Amino acid sequence: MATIYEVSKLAGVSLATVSRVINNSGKVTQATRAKVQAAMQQLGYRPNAIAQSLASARSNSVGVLVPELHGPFFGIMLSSIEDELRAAGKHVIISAGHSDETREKESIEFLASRQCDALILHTFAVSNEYLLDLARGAVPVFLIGRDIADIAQQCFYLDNEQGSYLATQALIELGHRKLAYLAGPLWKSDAQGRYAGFRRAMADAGLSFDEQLLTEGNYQEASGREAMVRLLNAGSAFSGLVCANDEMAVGAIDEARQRGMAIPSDLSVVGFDNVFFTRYMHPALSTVNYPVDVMGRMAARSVLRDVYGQPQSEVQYRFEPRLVMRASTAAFRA
Amino acid sequence: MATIYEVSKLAGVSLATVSRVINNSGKVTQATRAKVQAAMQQLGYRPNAIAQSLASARSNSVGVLVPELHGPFFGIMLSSIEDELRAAGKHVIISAGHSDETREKESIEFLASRQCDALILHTFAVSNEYLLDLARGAVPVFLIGRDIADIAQQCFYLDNEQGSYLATQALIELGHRKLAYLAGPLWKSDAQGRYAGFRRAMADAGLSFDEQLLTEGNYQEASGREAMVRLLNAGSAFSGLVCANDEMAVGAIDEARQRGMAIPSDLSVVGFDNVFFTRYMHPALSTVNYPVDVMGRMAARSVLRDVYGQPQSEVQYRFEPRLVMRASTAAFRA
DNA sequence: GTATAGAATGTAAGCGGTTACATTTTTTCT
DNA sequence: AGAAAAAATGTAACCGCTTACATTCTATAC
Repeated sequence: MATIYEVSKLAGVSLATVSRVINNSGKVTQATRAKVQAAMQQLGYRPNAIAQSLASARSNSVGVLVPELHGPFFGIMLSSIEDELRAAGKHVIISAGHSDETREKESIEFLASRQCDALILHTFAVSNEYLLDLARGAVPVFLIGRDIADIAQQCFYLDNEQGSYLATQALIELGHRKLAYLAGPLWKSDAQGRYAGFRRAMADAGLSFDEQLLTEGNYQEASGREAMVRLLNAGSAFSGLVCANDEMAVGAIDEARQRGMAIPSDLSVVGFDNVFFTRYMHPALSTVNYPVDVMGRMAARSVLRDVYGQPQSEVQYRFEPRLVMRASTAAFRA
Repeated sequence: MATIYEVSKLAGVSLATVSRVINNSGKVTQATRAKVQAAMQQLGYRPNAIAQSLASARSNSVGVLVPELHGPFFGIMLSSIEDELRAAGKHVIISAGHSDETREKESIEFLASRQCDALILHTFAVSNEYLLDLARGAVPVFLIGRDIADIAQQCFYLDNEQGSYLATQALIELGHRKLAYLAGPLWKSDAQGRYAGFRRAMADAGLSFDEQLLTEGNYQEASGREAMVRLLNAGSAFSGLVCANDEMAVGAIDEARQRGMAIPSDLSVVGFDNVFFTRYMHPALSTVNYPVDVMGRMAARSVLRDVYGQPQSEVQYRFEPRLVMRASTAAFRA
């Protein structure tokens, strides 16, 4: 591969001048610019991004950490991030954290040592304190799905509480009185928020909640199945189930069906996330929309604006959930 | 961030020695190694990957191109590639080609200028000739979902023809005689292969195929819906439908239902790819498994072996499809 | 004890760019 | 026309590391 040196020789100018035309910086007459461009053309020259990074202390790459690369959720986020960043000539380096504290930290270290100009993280297991520490470091950090007050301008998150509130309220409005709640891992703040929204909706409607009908899963399908078994064995009747995410809802529905229940006539179910396959389900799942694509896009724009100094249209930090009613919910009938 | 220079000063050794302990290369006494490690520890030193790359002409990053980052298919591939590569300390740089020739080429250029040590490409629109040209270049290229004879050791692909053959055969064995085929874009070799498998199965069974019942889509759900409309309007009866992928099958099924047909009693449908949500569908879709995760893993291993010289267990290039029969297919009844 | 091979360590030249500063050329103004 | 200011270009140091080669040290053999 040709280097800048060969280009400068062929064009009969100095290294600095070539660099100037490459970066479109400084002053260069039209004539010499043309000479240089011709030389670059002729040699098929492409700047070596690595060398540029080393010299300029800018890698033009941003590291993105997601819990998982497969699955219905994070690909969408990744997609909008890549889209936005790629259009600005920036690279995306990915890493998966696998929802494990050690692996998440490792991945972050990994990305940082790669001299990423910024990090966009959707972490799962790592603590707020760790992230704050990280944010105090040299590399700018942007967080998706977290809300840490001290770094509000770097956090993009959904109002989880409100989302569950809406979902629960919808079930109540359909006439359901005895509701069960299938929570996410309750040590996680989003799972807590979602549960809190459920409780608030119940309270606002003047309904009491039978704690027997609270059960916890790990956001995966299988745990939804197991949760349904526990709920059914608990001995308390319920006509509505609010789930902390769609995957668990799928598992729960499947288990309920196996036990001979019909959805939604015997049981109304709402999910959370509006993962794309919910509309392929039968019945299509009622759920709460989580605009992860927009959130990714906003995070990317923040990077472009705050790190690369590119002007951007307004950036949104806080997102409102939206209820999507489909066929897995129906009016209560005794 | 501390540099190798500061480490060498603190440890009282030369740059070269520090480099040696970092890379575990050359000879270093246990004593000096310990001194250096202590110094690195004390300074919180982390090697600058960019500088390493520039000096060693190894970026330790591999570029991966997928058609789309979202959707049910490529995340899985990406996931296994990242997994494998990450374990070996290599970075994954991603780019989406959006199934458009220009964008695919741009993305490839983009990755190449980043000095990727290797490229793993799942292209859609670019020609075999272009890829061959690319493969002749400096950066090693590995192809997923393509089979180009001249570079067989860099191609990982599924026997599409055989997959369709199996799917079609299954329908025939269930007693169906009048079959429709919903093809992918027929200018693409995989779509051709799948169609060919269908035809071969029909021929082998001594069945004639009514060309009226061939229709083409673009692998997306909406096109499946439209295709079903055309098929139904064609006026030729059929009791089985073989689809070139799952997404189109979803659309087709949905349209058929809207027209009052029941699946599978009125129409048996088989998909292709075994995308993960097919089992959430109702009825769960019968399909052909496409082991894209394993293929990604194999491509990653090839990179590790051929580019980074790491010994690897056997690598597989050609993959056999496997039929997955679920509930969208049933025995024919007149 | 000395010569000598082999092991450990050090020296310094890049890798391919960027950029502060110096120098030369061109333009402007009196 | 000549001086001063502005614009264009060039020079060279530096980014943080690797690595070929040179040098020094250590252990072995006689």
